[in-house]
Amino acid sequence: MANLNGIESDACGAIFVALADPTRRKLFETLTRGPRSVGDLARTLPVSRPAVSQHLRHLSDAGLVQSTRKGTRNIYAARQEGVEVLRRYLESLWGDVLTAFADKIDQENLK
Amino acid sequence: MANLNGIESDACGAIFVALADPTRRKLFETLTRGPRSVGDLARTLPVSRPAVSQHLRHLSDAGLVQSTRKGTRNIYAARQEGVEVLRRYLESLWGDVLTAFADKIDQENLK
DNA sequence: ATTTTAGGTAAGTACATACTTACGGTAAGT
DNA sequence: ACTTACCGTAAGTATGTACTTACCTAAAAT
Repeated sequence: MANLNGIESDACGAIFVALADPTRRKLFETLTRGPRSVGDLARTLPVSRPAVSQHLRHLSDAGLVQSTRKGTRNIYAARQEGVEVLRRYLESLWGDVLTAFADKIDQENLK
Repeated sequence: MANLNGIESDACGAIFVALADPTRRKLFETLTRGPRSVGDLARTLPVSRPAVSQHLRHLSDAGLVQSTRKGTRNIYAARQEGVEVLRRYLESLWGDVLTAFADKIDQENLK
């Protein structure tokens, strides 16, 4: 108990998948420092622009970024909510790890 | 600035990859609630025991779990440090997102 | 109006990976 | 000693995925 897994686990599954790829993680880290256009992002990476578009789509589906058209350019920005979802999930795990660790200590002391 | 990325990013890359797989995430969530043997873990999942062994190896390589032999059984347990590494990484990102958001607000106000 | 600029999508390919069964190896039970 | 329980590894396979080039649309510039 003291854990509501299964609810957010699926929600942040897409987030873990998104951040598992090094290129996408680099993209997201760049976007956390401020909004950028697709072309700007592509120039900072050793992959083609279409590849960046595909990665950004994954990040967008995971709820980590959002985009707004500005003329011919598409400006992407990091969403705060995405990181918070992951943080909440980690905190629930962290609590469980601590209680499990306490139980382990107790178990050791009984021996 | 106010960010030391690139150092922990690679370190938690393996963690993201490990938790990106739903089976491994389920395994880790189970282990956060207490230590289990490989066989016990396998019985709670719709995959074979060797598959569980391979997943546990990935989790172990990522620093998320550790194992200790107990007779013929291998007991796996979640490591606290693994979750903390990820939490620190997220906090650094979270800080950047907030400052970036503040900059965006300022930028909007100037228009 | 035509030409750039910016970017998403389609199709194809090479590689990664999650699974299976088969096997080997160690410790406990009889 | 021999069987049984428990588990890791090897080999093979099938699907997933990250990349490329080619193509198409939409808005700005000339």
